[in-house]
Amino acid sequence: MSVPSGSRARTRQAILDAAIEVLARNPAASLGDVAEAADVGRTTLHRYFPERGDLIAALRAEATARLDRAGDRARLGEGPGGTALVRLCQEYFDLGDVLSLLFREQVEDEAGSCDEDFDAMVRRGHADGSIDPELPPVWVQNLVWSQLYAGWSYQSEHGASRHDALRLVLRCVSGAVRPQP
Amino acid sequence: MSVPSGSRARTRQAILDAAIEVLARNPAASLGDVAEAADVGRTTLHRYFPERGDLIAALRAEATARLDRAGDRARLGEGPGGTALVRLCQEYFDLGDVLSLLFREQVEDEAGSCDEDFDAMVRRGHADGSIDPELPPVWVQNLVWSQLYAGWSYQSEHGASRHDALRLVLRCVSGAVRPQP
DNA sequence: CCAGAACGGAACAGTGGTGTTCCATTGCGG
DNA sequence: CCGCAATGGAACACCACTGTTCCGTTCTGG
Repeated sequence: MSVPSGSRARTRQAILDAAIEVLARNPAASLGDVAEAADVGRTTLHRYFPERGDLIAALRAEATARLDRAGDRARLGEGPGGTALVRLCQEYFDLGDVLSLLFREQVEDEAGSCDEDFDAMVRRGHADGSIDPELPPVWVQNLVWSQLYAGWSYQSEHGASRHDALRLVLRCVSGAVRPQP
Repeated sequence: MSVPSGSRARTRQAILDAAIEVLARNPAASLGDVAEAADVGRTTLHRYFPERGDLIAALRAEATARLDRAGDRARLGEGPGGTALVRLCQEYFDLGDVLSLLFREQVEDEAGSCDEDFDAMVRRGHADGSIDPELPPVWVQNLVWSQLYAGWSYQSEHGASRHDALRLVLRCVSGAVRPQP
């Protein structure tokens, strides 16, 4: 069972990866497009994800899993709030397609309810003076997401390098949340 | 000709308004949905816009027209670059659905090629010290759009008042472009 | 009041995506 | 080498949207 599981898990992951890439660029892409991008027959895709909803559910799970791992790496609990926020942006930035996929699919799970750790981080920033107290945590979350999306599109549509895009994102995010004189 | 034109123009506008509202929330909405929102039979819609492409073309024209008017009202040529930028954000903010429609449809016409007046405004800001010289005009444009989208979604998804959303947008945009100490 | 414009509804064929079934082929472990 | 798992391709019915035609109804100006 574990032997075929190796093969099964591999193709399943290939389908998910392809789906992330394809659906990030065009949320209305057909399953045929996804299958083709995954180098897999449409039949095989249906074998793993019987309905379209099953695929996007798995996609959502995969995306939030990556998101959580990125959140862990950012160590939101350490250092000043503003510094932790910048670390989080760095980690999120590398999620690439996953980012815009979640952004376009309007994932309220993460963006709406505002993660607990994120909330605590922003409030800590309010207290230690590294984040403007007038900015609610939810707003900061919105801010981060839209900035990351801007950076992503700056990269993909204006041929900017990853380094430049990331630099601009971090600069503008930190500038936006910094308390005003 | 001008007499029926009164009725025709009115219906046409009603369809366009409804299309903006519906397609802003769901770019994949059917023409039936648009017609229903416009209180118009699907037949009538096809009478004004034979194909879907005709509708979105007219939509694009309508949107850019409103965008241009907003740009004129902002008087991009007056005052410091940073101040003019804030004025532009205020004007754009009130475009509401048009904004997110253009944002989601990836209108490169305006967002990509970077309007000439906008470009001049940013460069003036670079010179007069109100906009960080490290931020390219195209990036500032991306920044503005993503911030406005954030403000729009903050309004519609978190029940924030127009006033609060606008205030946060302006605060964060001006903070993001301000030269860093 | 009357003629023409504007409109709405029904019906139709065409299209593309979807989900399913069946069968042939490939690959890998026992 | 054999058998099972995994896959790919073809064919199929189904469905929603689209674009079109036709006809009856309503509105409006002359």
